[in-house]
Amino acid sequence: MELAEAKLKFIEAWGKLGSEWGINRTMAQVHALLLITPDSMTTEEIMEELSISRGNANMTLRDLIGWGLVEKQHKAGERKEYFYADKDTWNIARQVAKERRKRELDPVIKILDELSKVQGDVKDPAFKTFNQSVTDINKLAKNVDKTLETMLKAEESWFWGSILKIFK
Amino acid sequence: MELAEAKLKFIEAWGKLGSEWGINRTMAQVHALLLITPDSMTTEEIMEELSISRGNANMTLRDLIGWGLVEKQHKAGERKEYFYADKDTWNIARQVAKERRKRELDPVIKILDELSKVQGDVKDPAFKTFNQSVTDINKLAKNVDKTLETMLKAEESWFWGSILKIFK
DNA sequence: ATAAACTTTCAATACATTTTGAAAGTTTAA
DNA sequence: TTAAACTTTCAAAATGTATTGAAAGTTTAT
Repeated sequence: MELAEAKLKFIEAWGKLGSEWGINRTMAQVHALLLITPDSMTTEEIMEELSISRGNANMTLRDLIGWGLVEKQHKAGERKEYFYADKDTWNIARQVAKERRKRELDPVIKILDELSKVQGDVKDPAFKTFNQSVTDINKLAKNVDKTLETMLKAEESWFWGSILKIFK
Repeated sequence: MELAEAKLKFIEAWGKLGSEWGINRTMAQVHALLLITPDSMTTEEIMEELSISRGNANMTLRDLIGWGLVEKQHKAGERKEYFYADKDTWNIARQVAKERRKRELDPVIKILDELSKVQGDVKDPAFKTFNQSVTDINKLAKNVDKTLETMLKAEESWFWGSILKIFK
């Protein structure tokens, strides 16, 4: 396989995976492109390479910056802004975990905490089942939360070393 | 909060979380409804409760069965089909992990394996960066894969016990 | 064989999200 | 200050996804 073809495949695969996990396809693709590009890129280059409009490129890049996955760079004597993606996979994984925890897991845990407190007749099967399910999901969510928190603090080698050691 | 209100909140929250993670909102809502309902439900009841059409209810229920989250039940002397959701949270988490692994992670790992093999000029920064990123992501994906595999085999208490023990 | 009870299908429609591109806004250099 | 270089905005258009509901299909009882 040619490098050019391989790049396209990678961008496509990353875009698809992203969209299956609730991340805008274009955003995942721009990120993929930046990941496999050694130097930082301009908006123009990204537009060109992925055949997307200026507006789309601009918004997507801002989103990626908001996710902490991409940073703006300035080159001396140049007006243009350059965009660069951190290529450390562990940093990327942590950053995504961090943002999704904040944006999605935290709010859900808050609601589950509230719903766990709802009182009712213990003899009522409807109440019993509701309460049991909510309580159980809440516990699971909190375990996931704790695991993520540890992951955020950890070094990659330590984290996977510990996790994989379990599996012996 | 009233039980009725709490139920609605739970269904809404579950639906939202689902859609943020690439799962059809209605599907998550139907699952939520079945989770907090002690007995199995008919298509009619689900349609009624969530104000959705017959076609939608039918397709959604079949999807949920495909995900292994819901099962059909038959009651003696009745023609109607009843639907029931397993309420064991750990089973649910495992089932979802299992399906997403099969549907999304496995295909991506296959592509990454291919892309890892692409040959090129080691002096070429474009190739070097491509290769490095693909290789690193492949390693991460395989670690996740192994972790999921262990999770699928494990008992809940053992799994979380082991994971959470790491964090001392 | 017929009809009632129930389930499934799918083309049409509604809804939601993404993308475009031109206009407005901003910054810089001279 | 002007104009060129560049970035941002956002209403409109395009695209993608979910939902409806009536018709077709299936099963069961008689």
